Amino acid sequence: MKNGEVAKILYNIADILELQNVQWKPQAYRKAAQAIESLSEDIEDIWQRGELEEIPGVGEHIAAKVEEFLKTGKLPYYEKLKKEVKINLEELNQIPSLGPKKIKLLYRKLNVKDIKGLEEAIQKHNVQKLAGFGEKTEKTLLEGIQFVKTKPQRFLYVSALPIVNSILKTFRAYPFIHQMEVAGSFRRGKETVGDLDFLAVSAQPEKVMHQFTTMKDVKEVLAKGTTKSSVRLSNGLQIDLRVVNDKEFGSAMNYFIGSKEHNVELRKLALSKGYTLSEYGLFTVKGKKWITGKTESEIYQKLGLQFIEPELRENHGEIAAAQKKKLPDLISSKDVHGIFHNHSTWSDGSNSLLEMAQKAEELELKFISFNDHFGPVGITKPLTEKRLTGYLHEIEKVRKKVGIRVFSGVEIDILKDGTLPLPAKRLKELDVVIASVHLATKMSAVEMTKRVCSVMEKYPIDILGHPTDRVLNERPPINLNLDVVFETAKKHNIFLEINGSPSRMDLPGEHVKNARDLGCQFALSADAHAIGHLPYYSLGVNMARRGWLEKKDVLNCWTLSKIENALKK
DNA sequence: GCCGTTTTCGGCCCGACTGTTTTCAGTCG
Repeated sequence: MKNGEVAKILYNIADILELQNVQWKPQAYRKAAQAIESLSEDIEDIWQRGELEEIPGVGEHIAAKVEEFLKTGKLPYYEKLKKEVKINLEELNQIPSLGPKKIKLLYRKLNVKDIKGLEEAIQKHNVQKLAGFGEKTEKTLLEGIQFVKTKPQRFLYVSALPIVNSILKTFRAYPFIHQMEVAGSFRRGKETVGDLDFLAVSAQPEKVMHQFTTMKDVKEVLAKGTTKSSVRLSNGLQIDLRVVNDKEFGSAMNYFIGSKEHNVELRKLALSKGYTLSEYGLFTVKGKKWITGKTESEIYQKLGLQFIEPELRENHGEIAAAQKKKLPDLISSKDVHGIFHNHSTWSDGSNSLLEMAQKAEELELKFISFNDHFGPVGITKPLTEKRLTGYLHEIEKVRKKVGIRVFSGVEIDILKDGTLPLPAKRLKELDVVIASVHLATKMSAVEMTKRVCSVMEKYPIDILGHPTDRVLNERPPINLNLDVVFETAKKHNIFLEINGSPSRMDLPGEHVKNARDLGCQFALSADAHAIGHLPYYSLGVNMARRGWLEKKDVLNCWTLSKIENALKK
């Protein structure tokens, strides 16, 4: 799977061309890179079929370059460009406030090629002598270097959540604020956020800006204007706030929620209909007459579109679907009747089976499924064939003590050789079998795909657990040909897990959508190891929504009898 | 370099903030 590699090269080409003041090409390369990055299919397969130019944004010339790279593993055009610039662009581009124009000037005048060179030039105070630069720019760049060196990783959705709630609560209580909302990638339900974006309606913007930039956890004020400010909290999280008037709130929300790619498409669509769209509203191109902007719904309606939920706004076909009134009726947390994949003290959980089941009942769920570890996973006390009887006996006792359905099951290791450590016959005694990869994760895509698919073909399993095995900010996904895995899962009626554990969030939304397009079905889980983890299934709902899922696609939303039927081996 | 209910040529989203400027370029989202 070379999609990522190809996309990265195209992005780098775009950056170099931008540095060379080439017009328009950079955005063409970027658009193609973006499209290739979000493909569900292996680009090599598309190339084999001769369909590279079918990818939106990929035309004759980029297709030829992609083909050359796939065929030979090299791209002389890219090598030539790299030689021309002699600059470590990837490194310098990370520094905030440093773009192509400044990088070019720094190279021309001071021979700065990388962060080290920039640091030296700053220490000699040569940077502030350049035209267009000054003392402050030099200081900002030095701080930027420090920031890159100690760069915090992306923030998990759950760690941003309490900050969002606290800010909303505080600001909504101020009498001079009429409305306050969170936008950005957080609003789109992404698994991680780079920063947080807020939007407020107020007749006294200066007061809002003052309160915002002096919040108690602010470590640094990055920008402060009359209507827009940015701060960084002591934990490194950047927060932006913009104040708008009531009439602009919808258009401003739309702009701030993004994604940028969605906004660009929406603005193009507006232009094609004789309107221009900005954060201030929808206007006619001729005469700049205000049409609407108070609510997002009005804007979408005026553009001839169904309302598009924030989670769908990734420019992955939602605008075309909204034009045809074919958007999905997305699931929500209240549609979820129960949770799969929960651990207890029988393996590495910290609460008993009974405590977990009682908590689920308290959360007004209708079922819980226990799936303690079975197999050589790296924990001290996994289930074994010997202990399985006692475990099932204990589950039977719990069933008599709670008023919800309790499913028995295991999370069993997919072994290196594509088998499971328990024969199919014994698996059939369990209600829910989840098979997951935990060990021997460094394999080629071919081997790993074979390993996972072989288990799906040979054993009576119900759910494929955390399919990519990624851990956010810690571990990349395993090598896997996902399309093949999805096809196999579909063929054998195996549900794909959407694991809501905050640092897993696996499958991610974009893959969920690809699998859904292939006809797969899904099971939401919390991967709870304690009673406090049970609510994590709602994070899985975010991913399900980002993957365009409806109730019919998600096992947890079905009636109990339908679920039991689907789990029969 | 890509693309087409204006177009096979001539467009390509839009505006705020900062720092350096005496009116604007660069960067960012």
